[in-house]
Amino acid sequence: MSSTSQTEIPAGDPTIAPRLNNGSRRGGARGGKSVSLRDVARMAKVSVATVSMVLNDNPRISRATHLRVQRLMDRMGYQPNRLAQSLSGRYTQVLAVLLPALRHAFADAYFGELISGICDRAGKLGYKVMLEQAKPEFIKERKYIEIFERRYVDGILCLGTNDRHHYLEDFSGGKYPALVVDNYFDQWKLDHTACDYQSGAEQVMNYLLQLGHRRIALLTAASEITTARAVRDVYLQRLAAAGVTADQSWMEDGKFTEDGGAEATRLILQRHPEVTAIFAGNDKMAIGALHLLSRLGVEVPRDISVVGFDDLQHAAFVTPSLTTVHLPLYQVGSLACERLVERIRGKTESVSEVLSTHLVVRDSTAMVRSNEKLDVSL
Amino acid sequence: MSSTSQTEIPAGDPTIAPRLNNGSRRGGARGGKSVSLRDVARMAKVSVATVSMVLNDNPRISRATHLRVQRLMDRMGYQPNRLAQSLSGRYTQVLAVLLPALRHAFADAYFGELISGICDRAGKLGYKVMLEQAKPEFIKERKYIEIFERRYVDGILCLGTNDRHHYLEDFSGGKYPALVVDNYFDQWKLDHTACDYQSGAEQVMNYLLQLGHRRIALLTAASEITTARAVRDVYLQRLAAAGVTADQSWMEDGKFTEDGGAEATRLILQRHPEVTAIFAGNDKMAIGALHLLSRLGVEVPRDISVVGFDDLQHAAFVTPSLTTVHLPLYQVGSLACERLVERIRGKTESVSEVLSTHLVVRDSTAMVRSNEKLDVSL
DNA sequence: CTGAAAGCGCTTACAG
DNA sequence: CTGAAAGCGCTTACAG
Repeated sequence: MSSTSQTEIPAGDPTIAPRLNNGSRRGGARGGKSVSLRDVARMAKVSVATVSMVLNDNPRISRATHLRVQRLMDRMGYQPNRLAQSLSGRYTQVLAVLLPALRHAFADAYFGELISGICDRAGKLGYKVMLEQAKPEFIKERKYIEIFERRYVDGILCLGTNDRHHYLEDFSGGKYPALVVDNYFDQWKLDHTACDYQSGAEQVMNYLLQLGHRRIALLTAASEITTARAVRDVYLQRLAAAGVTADQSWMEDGKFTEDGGAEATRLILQRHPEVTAIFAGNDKMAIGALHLLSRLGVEVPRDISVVGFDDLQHAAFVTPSLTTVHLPLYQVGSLACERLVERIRGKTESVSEVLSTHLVVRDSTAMVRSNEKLDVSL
Repeated sequence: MSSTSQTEIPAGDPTIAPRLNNGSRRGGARGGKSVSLRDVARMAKVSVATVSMVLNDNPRISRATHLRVQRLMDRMGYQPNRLAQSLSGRYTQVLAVLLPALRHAFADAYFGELISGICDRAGKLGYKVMLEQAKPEFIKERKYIEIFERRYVDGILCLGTNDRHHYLEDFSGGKYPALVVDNYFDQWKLDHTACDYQSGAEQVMNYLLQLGHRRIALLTAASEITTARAVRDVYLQRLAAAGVTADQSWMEDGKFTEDGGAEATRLILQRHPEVTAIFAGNDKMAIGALHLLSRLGVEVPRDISVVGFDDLQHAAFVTPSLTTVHLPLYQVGSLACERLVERIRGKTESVSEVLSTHLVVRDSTAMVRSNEKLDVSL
């Protein structure tokens, strides 16, 4: 029924009593009384029920009628009013994407890639995407439920979640279709799709150990994020397996930001000038580390190797270009959208999908070189 | 009426005939027949009209009734169904944000900052934000009109536009509220809010000329963008005023990407190894240039100065950190949202607002040093 | 295979 | 100041 032919057809048949209250205060574009189901029905000399069923490809309508009405709808440029459709029907055909309340959440390439995948898939599935931010008020006033109750959306995709987001528990009942994107929770039963952080971390550690590094620092982020814990666990295990015991002093919270990464690097260098490699839990922290090291005159990768995690567009263009773990964020977003829509449409199996990651070796890593401590003033 | 008290109140009064067809196939959360206006009216022993008017703060309702009904709505946890509200009313309270169909549009910090400003302001004004991408199909099938006709949105904010986007002309009539964000058009009468690109470019050129640079290259982007043309015009004028005539060979299209910026830089260096400064039309191209120069062993800023445009979060963390023009993108987005909503609510003055920009000097620029041509093999 | 009617949950003239 | 009623534009039992 959607057609590009925009042939203008007079909407009303003057021999029929005009509708009351036409177009003055209500509906759509100002003054432009648009074609309604009823108009089509009148023209086609069938009931509105029939037109509705044609619209919805109901097989009960004969091929002949279907075709005739279909054609008329196209000719008249009929566009179903989706408010009426949703009010009568079950679905809004809209999904919410919930972003964390970070200052630069929208400008963050990590979220951007996820959203990109979500939007593309949503479009293909006939869904619109609505943006929400998890501001304190949004959580406290339970607006994440309100958007369902007030019929804004059929489902919600939660990005940038962590263990302190207790409101997520409200979604575990399945009453309001929701899906956690690129994270997962053991404490709550929630659908999710995520990148394989564990395997990514293993690849990084294997690689660094192979290059001879043993004094490896970890820029992690708040341990209230399951995926971040997974990375830390692998880091500790692999070091232990290599006969190295790294205590807390080798790790620092870099808050997932450039500044945080730089600051964390500074703290670690103070404690451990003998560090030869830095493993950052995301690219932004790694870039912050690179930036600080460059200011300190520490040469990467000659003096210290740096590895990131995400493989954002940007990682290839810093100097030196960043060795990092590629995360299939676009795909995770796309899959999340797909699974959420299935859930909305009634599928009941819980979803827990993990997409594989791989290491991208660039110029910020090299064989361990010296055993001498760095001589930098911090 | 929105309240955090979630006291559960039995929805139906069993002494009153139950509504037909309750909750089975329709409306909101599965099975959870939610409280409707009618339920509130019944409980309050007033008409639905009265409850509706209380909801909309209609002054015709007495203070006493207003308070009583208000309190009841809170107690019953009433949430108006916004599909019904919009179907009966004039507005959807939703805005569309239209992004260009670039692969990484969502992951782009430039758009992200704009969207951030838009979303924050929209939330404050009681609007939801819906994401759309200007894919070929979206334009060809006039879906940018469909979202109005089908009552998805009340207005649209267009980002990343250019002169070839002829569909924008459809918005010049004012029938469908629209606003161009961070660009403007002389050929079409369109509302817009934008950064002051001209002043930004002037500041860059003044600064570079002051540093003694005369052989300045410009990484521009497609000249089909008004703001990009403004930058180019300033570049040419200022050079001319300094007695330098720069022909086309000093400019190159860097497509607003890192790769494009790197490639454009390469081409210009081939033609003009004597270049001492590169002025890039956005930060991404500047970063691409930095990356290439570093690979070529050209030292920035000693050998060549590089200036960007945008001041994305990221610009401070490349090495060397980027001198660039700060664009108030968050504010431009926020203002755009505000103005669009005014227009939706009936304001008719055309809007054309420009927010000022300023140069941020970092480490990628320095006094011109030598007159010797660079000796690099390209 | 098709139609007449009720319903979705609101808003707003129109009466009183 | 308040209520009864029509209407927004659809969908879906229920009849035939």
